[in-house]
Amino acid sequence: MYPFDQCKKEITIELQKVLAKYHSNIEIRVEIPPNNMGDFAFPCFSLAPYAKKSPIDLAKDIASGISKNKLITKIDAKGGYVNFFIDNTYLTSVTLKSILEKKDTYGCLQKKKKKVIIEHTSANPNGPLHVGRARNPIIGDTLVRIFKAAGYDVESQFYLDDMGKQVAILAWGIHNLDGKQIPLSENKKADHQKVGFYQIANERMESDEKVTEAIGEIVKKLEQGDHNTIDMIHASYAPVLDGIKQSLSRINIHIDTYIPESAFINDKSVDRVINELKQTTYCHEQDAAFYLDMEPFGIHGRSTKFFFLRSDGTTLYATRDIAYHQWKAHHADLLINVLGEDHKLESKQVQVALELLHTKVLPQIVFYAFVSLPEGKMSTRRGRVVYLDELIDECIERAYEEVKKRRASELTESQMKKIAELVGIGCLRYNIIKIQPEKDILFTWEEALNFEGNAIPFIQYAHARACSILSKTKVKKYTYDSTLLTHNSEILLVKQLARFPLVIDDACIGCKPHIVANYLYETASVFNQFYRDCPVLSEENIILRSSRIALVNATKIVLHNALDLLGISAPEEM
RNA sequence: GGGCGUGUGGCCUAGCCUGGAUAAGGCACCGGCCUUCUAAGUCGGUAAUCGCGGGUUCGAAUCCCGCCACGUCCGCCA
Repeated sequence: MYPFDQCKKEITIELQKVLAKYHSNIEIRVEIPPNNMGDFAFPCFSLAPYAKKSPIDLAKDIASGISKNKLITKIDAKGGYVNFFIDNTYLTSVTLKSILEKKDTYGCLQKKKKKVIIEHTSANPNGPLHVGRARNPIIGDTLVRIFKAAGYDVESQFYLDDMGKQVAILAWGIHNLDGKQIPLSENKKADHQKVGFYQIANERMESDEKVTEAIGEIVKKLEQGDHNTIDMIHASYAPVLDGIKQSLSRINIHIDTYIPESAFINDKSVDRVINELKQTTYCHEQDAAFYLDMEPFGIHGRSTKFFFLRSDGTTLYATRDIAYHQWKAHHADLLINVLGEDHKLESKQVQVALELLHTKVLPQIVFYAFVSLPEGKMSTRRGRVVYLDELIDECIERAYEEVKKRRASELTESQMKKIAELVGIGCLRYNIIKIQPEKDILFTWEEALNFEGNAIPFIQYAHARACSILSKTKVKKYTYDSTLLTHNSEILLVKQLARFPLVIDDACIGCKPHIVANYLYETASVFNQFYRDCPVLSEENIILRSSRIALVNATKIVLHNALDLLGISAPEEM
């Protein structure tokens, strides 16, 4: 158990003893008060009626009923709150011990012995990832890291559309369009080279019904299992998918498993889904096509029909998605999907179908709002996009300029290039993850390349400062005397470091990756205050000096671990 | 028309789930701090009817209802 949990538990036990006489069944919830009012607080407002006292008097009563011990040094009643002060020496001692012992695993929670599948990205392999879609892998990958730290066995999955209309359009374009008609991309990666075929094929489809038919024919053959068509489609999208993987890899994202939609056609599980859905009382037929009526499930609007089988007998994306989710439910205890907000209805339809089919595990969905451009929503089809590769390059370029401006005389070219890479990638991931998913983002280059204030260089710089101090000491083993770390900046820093495990728990429970970003920023900020107030290397008291070194090392560990949760590197110098 | 989400100083964001003690940061702007561990830092200042209107409550940015604005969806697309 981590120090903060221990304190909280201890206080709750003490409170339980004192509160027993009021016979209320109110849950004892201890909260963290605003600055300088203690470390934990118990609000007396909801208990006051049971005690037949004013909250202010009740707080005084409770405060006088609890005795101090080695952990609680002061109990204060103030305005209806009982405020608890934790012994700083004790907290410092146990916190530093915990961090220095656990190192890379500090913050990680107890193993849960539960498997979670996190599905994210799942982009159609018809072109490069763009910045709108980039929110998906970044949120997804950060959740993967958070859930791992929270003690889950995690597998990340990319649901690969190798059956639908989108890949069929791409394949048709590649086989029927003259390469000379395709606008050239400067980027040599296959995804950038092929996307033009997709775009032009889309235009042709809109103006020419024969093209629409040809593409429909491809989709139908795919579903019938025609080997030539399957091979042709695979050959068309495989290089594009490869390009997508390369882009992901540049921003430290690796996806464990790619699950093709076709798998659920081939193993007939989609057929089973169709048969079972047909048996439900909500199923209706219309011109040989089948749908579920969604009206009874609270879905209203212009159409409440959820079609799962076309009149030509082929399935739809959502139908295959149901089969996929049933399969996932068999392989995990917890399912999480990261989806764009445009998938809300489809996701609800799938959810209803899964319930009708008595699926054991239903997915928990993290929806994110779109990243749009000042001129409107990003669209691959219309070519109105900022590609992820483009943004990665710009971020690194910008970071390089900044390093050069500051360190050109001290560092070699390759050192500067290396730092620019770490800062640039971090900048990209941080600027996206620091905003809660449901908030929409208007993409501007100025914001995306933000290096000031609440941005990654601030945090990485704090880490580099810590490393710089440590590199100038010859300490092998970190010894400390926690009674000497009494400066307010030292105490605030220790408390901040002690909070880290709670942050992981919160971020995991709420699927809220942005709170890790907030925590990192605060931690870097508190460390900078310590850096200002408490000189380390020039401290003459040898024991205080080594205690501060231990604190710096602990901070370095926490910053590193928290950055790692966001998939961002912690440079040792910058 | 209906569903879902968002609305917090000039701009961007946290807090909302689980109501509580002076609404917290960043950018921009103004004024300080480098003979001391990298100033990508730090200290101070100006700046908010928490979209609008009701309600619940001792107490509402937070919960409930209505309205407005923006986003998104309501395809035998994915």
